[in-house]
Amino acid sequence: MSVTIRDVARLAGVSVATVSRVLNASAPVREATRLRVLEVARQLRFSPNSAARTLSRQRAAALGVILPDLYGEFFSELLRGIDQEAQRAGHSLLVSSSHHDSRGIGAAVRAMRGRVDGLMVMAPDVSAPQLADVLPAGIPTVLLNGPAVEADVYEIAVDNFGGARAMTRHLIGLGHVRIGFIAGAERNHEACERARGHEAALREAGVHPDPSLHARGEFTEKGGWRATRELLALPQPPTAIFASNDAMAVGAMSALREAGVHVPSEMAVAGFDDIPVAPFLDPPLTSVRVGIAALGERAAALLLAALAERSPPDAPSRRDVLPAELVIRSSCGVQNAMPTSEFPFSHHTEDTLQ
Amino acid sequence: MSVTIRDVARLAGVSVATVSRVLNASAPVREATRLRVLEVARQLRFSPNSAARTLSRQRAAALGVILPDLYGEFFSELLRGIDQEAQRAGHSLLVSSSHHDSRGIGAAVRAMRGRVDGLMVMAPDVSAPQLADVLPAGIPTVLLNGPAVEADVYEIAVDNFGGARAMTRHLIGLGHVRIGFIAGAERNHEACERARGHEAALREAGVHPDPSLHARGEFTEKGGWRATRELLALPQPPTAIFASNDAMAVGAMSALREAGVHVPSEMAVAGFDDIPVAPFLDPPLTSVRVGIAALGERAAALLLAALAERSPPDAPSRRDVLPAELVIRSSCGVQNAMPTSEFPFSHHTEDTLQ
DNA sequence: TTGTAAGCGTTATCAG
DNA sequence: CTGATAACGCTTACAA
Repeated sequence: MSVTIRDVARLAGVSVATVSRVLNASAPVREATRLRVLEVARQLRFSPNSAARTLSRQRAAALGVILPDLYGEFFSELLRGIDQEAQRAGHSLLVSSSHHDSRGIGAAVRAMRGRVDGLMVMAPDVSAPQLADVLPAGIPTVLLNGPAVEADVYEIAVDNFGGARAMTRHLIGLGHVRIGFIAGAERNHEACERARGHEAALREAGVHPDPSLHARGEFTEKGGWRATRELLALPQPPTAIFASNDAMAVGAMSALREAGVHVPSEMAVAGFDDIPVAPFLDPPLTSVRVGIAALGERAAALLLAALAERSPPDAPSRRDVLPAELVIRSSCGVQNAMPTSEFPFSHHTEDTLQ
Repeated sequence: MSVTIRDVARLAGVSVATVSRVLNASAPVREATRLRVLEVARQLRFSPNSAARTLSRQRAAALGVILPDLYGEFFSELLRGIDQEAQRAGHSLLVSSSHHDSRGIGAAVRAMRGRVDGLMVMAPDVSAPQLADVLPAGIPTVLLNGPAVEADVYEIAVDNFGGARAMTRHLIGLGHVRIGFIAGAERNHEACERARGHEAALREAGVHPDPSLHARGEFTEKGGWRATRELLALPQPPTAIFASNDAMAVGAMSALREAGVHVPSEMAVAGFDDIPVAPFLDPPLTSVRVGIAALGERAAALLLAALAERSPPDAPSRRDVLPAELVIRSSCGVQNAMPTSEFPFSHHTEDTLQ
């Protein structure tokens, strides 16, 4: 097999304990010995076996991430934020995606048992009780954008309700009354929250929700495209479309273009998430910014803090809601279409690229 | 601590060996005993500690992925493919990104030592000798889209040269002579290959490459935007822009729109990668498809195969090049702009979503 | 069919 | 300052 600490010890003429002390700076070692050990370790290209270290230390220095999917910019951004924070703390990342049901999540959780110190789980399609059932007991867990769970976990979520309500208010303020809404998957918690927010805004404005304006798009471009065709086929089509995520908005704009419906003059379009490509679409997409990468960073930071305390969360369950802010671009007709000589997009500046 | 195999053994009144045999079905156990053990394990919600199992079995059932970045759809797609294949084989995924130099890669590699059975490394910014220096010796490794390395590793790459050449040929065939080329980062291997392909096509067509038409965009939207502004400011601007990845093409189209230059009638635009959002841009982006997710799947499959053989790769170094095919949409003026009633995009159909 | 015990590679405790 | 040695939790001969 590979080179172990014993090999280093033997060649350096010391015990494994001393090698360990040198490598971890965990206790004083005579300088001459130290240098000799270091030199041998370097020559042998020794690096400690993490599994053994994990077992011995009883901590893995790794975080687990369980996601429903990995398609599209949303998850990529989320993961980017998580990775950034984890790396800062010297933690590795174990990633597992494509888990839509509680069985799959349970399997992923078990596979991670012993290799991670904490868990971040995103499971918008799973109900709270089901989720609580498969979540592990002993290990700190952060739930992302999920339903409120009766368990000893942290929760971080975006203000889906508030964001959607703000967007619909915005559209109403622009004079739209017949607003087509493209919802996400039926059992998806985030999808439900966004739909609730939309309806709340309608009601507050005294607009009676028209069920025929409520389409469903599964959060994919394709779904948004299909839903938009349905809305266009209506006897009385809407004057605006609020797609409850950007991927569906992209699909919607694509369908509108094919149908020869101009955006925004003939149809306003809005999205949700503000994915990095949103400002580059034509027209630039009005959306709700949720700070995806920041959400990931925040979740990781919270988990790491919980880990550092070496104790369960203070409160039995703590829920943290990040604000969602409107980003007005020109896809709804409110435009400042002046060409700029500065790069006009705040999203991915060079410093965030690090 | 958590519940261990000893707890199960004690409560079931058997030895740990028997519990292990039951849980792994690794040897026959009397049915009654088996059921008892299973029942106890279920009640205790026991799941084996992976670190211990890894140490004992000398295999982790996990794959490591080291990436330069996680920004944009490219990596997301790649990871999706890798994850899919790894999951199929019951392997976990350890992911680490933001590694642009060999030092960072070395650190990531060391952190993974002992927790993964194989490694997939993408390091387009790092030179071959540097890379060879930090790559681990004992463990099967697949190099993605990197320079050819003198080491015992597999390599998978996309035909960057051929794809770029094909695209430039296409543009020349459309009558363009002054083609602006937006390159990636200077030391990036993929960027260089694409630039080489572009220049080869020019030369083959008898067009002398004009250095002023060669801009640089760092593979980001922002970079593409900037580079396009430079090209537009030229005394004699190009009639077509070939951005060597889609993100830069997106930035380019954005800059053109602001400058009031219509695509494709006044300027043809082409990209490279064919990211999922490409067909949804306005106009839909002509690009070079590299099958990103397939690339990931292929890499993972190759690694898993090498692992299964429990022996080093057959050949000392095997290099595998995936084809890159032209995807003609309307951003270069060749359009079939007929509205379809079928969803016109092949990229993310429901079955790939699983 | 079952139990005992020797690893797996580290870390950490306890003597020297 | 250094060396034995006992964990850590699991698998796997080897015996019984």
